[in-house]
Amino acid sequence: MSAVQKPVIGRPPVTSRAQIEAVSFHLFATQGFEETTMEEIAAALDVGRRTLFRYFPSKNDIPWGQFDASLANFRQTLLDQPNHIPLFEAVHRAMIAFNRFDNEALPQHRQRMTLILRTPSLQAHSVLRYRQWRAVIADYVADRLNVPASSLVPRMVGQVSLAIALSVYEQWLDGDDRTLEEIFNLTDFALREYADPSKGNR
Amino acid sequence: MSAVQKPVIGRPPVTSRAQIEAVSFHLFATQGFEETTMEEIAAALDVGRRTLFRYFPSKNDIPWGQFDASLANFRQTLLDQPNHIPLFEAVHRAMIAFNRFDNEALPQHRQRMTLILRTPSLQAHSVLRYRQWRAVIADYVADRLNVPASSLVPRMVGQVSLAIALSVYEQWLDGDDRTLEEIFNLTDFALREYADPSKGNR
DNA sequence: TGTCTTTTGGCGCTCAGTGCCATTATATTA
DNA sequence: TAATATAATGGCACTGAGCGCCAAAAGACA
Repeated sequence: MSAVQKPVIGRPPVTSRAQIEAVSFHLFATQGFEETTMEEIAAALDVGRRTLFRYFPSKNDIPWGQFDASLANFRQTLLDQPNHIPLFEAVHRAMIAFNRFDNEALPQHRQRMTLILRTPSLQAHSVLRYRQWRAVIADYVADRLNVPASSLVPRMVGQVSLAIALSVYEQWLDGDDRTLEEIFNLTDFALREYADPSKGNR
Repeated sequence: MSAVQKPVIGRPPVTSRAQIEAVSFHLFATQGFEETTMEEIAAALDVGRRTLFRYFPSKNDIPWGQFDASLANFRQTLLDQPNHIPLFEAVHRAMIAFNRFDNEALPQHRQRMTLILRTPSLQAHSVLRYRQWRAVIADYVADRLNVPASSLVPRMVGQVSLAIALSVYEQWLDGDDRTLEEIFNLTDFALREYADPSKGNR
């Protein structure tokens, strides 16, 4: 597990993803996402606009921060689930673990999710990120069921899990005072009630 | 049920949504969505670029055609479901009805959905359309359960139903030779299996 | 023929995103 | 100390979506 070797030759970077993220968040929070131009962010960082696009492929990617990296954790968390618990339960637990944050990190996380889930342009872009997240689930499910990840059940579980997570976050951002974990529990319970065939005819 | 009264005074339109859609589809099919500029579409129609934006708010909206109008049907289809069948079943039936197409209309529909579901820019934009679709479901569920449409269960059912529909279309476009209805049945069955609490501990 | 109404479409602008490439800042080597 | 290799920088110019503004066009009707 070697750390990424940063090159010792060549001109050193003048900024970093973290710094860009911090400055951008500040601007987004004060004047809004759509109202903040890449030009302004570059100016605030005293960096060329062109340079920003080397750190983030698009403006829409800035709010996502370390999402890509945390997907690896998510994958591992799923693999860590014991095989003897039901699939639904394993996914449920992994989702909760993935969405657990320290109390100090929570306000920041809330702000990030508000930005992503309430800004139309970011909502749209987020689909492309969610795809990776769903793929992690689909891969796990495919593994457990010994079927291709592109088959019906793995994909359906990926889509449905995302649906659950989005429902949870909508509820959370809407002012529900419960913790994310509690809302996850509620939502998964509600899904089971909703889908329970024994509750109705046919 | 009065038809939309088209004004008899003023300059008559030089084109129509339907015509723009037809010409655009042809261009999208031959050279791809991203590779087709609004300029080209305008030229093909012999119309000003500016005019296109009066018929469609964005390039991304062109492939959606009559989606908005068909949402009204979807709402009605849900309301037409008998109240005595379980919620899950009612939503299931309405989704199938909403996605029933004549055999002649199917190839066109497949092409449209391929475009929407496989073009990154359209995938992203589609979220904004799905929101309306989910709202129709959430409203119906809220009505049946007598709770606010913004509460947990209606929203969760909206999200999960969308998840199901997307799974179905992915499977369909992936080459599954079954009909959309058959795949809907399969997918809903798989969801019930997945979520069934009696299948596992806890 | 003139007036009223509505659509059209050209013009000019903003902003995201991209290819190109000379410049800059550092470490290493001679 | 000076030359060199390397990698990041950032300016420039371009494309394409989208939008505000407004004069011109095209019919209906009096």
